[in-house]
Amino acid sequence: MSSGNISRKYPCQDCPLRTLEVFRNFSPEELKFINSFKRGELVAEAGATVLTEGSNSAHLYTVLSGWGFRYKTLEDGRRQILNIVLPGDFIGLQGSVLKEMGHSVEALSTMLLCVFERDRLWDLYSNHPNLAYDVTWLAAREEQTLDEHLLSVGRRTALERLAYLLSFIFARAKARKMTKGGALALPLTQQHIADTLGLSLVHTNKTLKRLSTMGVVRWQDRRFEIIDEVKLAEIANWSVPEEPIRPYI
Amino acid sequence: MSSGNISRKYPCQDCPLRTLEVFRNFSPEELKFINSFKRGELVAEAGATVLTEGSNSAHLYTVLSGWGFRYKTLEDGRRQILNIVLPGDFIGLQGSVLKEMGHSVEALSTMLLCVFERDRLWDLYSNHPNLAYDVTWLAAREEQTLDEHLLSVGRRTALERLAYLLSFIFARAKARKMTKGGALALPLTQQHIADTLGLSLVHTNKTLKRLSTMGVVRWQDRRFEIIDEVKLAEIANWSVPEEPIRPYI
DNA sequence: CGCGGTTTTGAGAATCCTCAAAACCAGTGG
DNA sequence: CCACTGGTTTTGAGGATTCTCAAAACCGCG
Repeated sequence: MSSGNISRKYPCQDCPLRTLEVFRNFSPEELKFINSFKRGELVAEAGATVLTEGSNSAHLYTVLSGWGFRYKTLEDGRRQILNIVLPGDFIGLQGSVLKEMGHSVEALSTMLLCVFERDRLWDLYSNHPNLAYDVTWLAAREEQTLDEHLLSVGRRTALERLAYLLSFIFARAKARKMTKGGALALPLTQQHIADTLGLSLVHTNKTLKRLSTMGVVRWQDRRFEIIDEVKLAEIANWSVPEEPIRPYI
Repeated sequence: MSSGNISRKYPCQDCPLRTLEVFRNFSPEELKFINSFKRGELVAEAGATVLTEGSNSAHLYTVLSGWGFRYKTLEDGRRQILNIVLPGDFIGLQGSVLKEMGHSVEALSTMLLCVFERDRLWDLYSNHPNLAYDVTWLAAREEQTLDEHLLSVGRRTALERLAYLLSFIFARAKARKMTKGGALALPLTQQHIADTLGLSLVHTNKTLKRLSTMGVVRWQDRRFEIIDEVKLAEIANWSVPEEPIRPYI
């Protein structure tokens, strides 16, 4: 919210994201409610802070386009990236349901966000149980993802962790049609990768290099390419799961 | 479910846990519904597996008493403990809402669990929006806790991590009146601690020893005592938050 | 051309790990 | 009552991974 402005809306019924098969089909009534729930759109430039840890945001957001990340920091600045935020993700729930946000969210590229009023969440729960269920679905799914990340950071080696992360990000991006073959334009720096993996920048770089020389991935400028998808998952000790059909609010 | 049997119920209205102030007061109607939602009680002995990763459990549970833990493992056996399960916790939501459980749950001590039918969750969502909201609250809270753990495992040193974990567990136990002064009977082995922190057993032991000689905690048999609560939180780089009032389903 | 941010490389140091064995401890059976 | 057993804790020691520090190379952009 440190930058960006709210533009006028765009009917949810025509939302371009809805054509993706990752997102479940919503009924006209559901769409109508969501459209009324939506207050407007917001553009966040790369680097902008969308949500702040400790704050009590009055809004909830759905990502229409662009990349972001959720993170927490220690007082001395050490940062841990908790998850990557992609189109379709619903963010800010913690701030609405609990007292305050436990994490921050920053844009990695220009992000287009749908803005919802926190106060109307209760309306959603009382009158649209199916959507309420969807919100819970999203929360449970995020939890599952975090579980996986925690396993990774806690128990996988640097190489395994990196392979897992790349595999994970690629699968998510692919389901959103953001990839071209094995290639993906990643707006992440190696510092971001390091902060996601719980590693230092230097070691992350060396590990990435190692994956390159192994002929599994390629990384130039900000493009990243998977050469051997199978081997990548193998190194990660991870079986890439189907991206489940998700609700998109 | 590998052990344990289902006993006959016990009205939720008289649930002894409800007297704790950590749990928000429920209205008679809410209690009535929960009571009808409840199918019975289950006893899980220490070491029993309550929920299994990859399974599609037909049940949800609320912990009445005892300790447990959620965890995931890699194929080669490396284990990461994701969180400690304490009375009042609601487990198995992932299995109900998503296709399948992403983690397992094991009992650390004899656990008494309330069993709920997964199929009736939808009933809860359609007719009891306040309870549906509570379920979401619990999911969001668990997510917040995981965020904190991930920060810890990814960015804190061994000493900081341990201090954080002990502080965290103590605070949760305290809110449930399971502590006596600074003392707490912990059914965890150092191996469990290690698997929670993402450290080796040996290093965990040495770090624990270090905290002892620093005069911050004491650890004998399975009892654990906090001597200097302030210093512990300080080492952890963590400000012990108030345990929020939570719903208890 | 110069600048700021990012990536890359080198090198020594610290944390944390594995291996191995001893000490301890509660429970079990002789 | 004591030896035995299995699980847990403790200690020692060498080794690997990962870290920090430092600097160079690179790269897009004004």
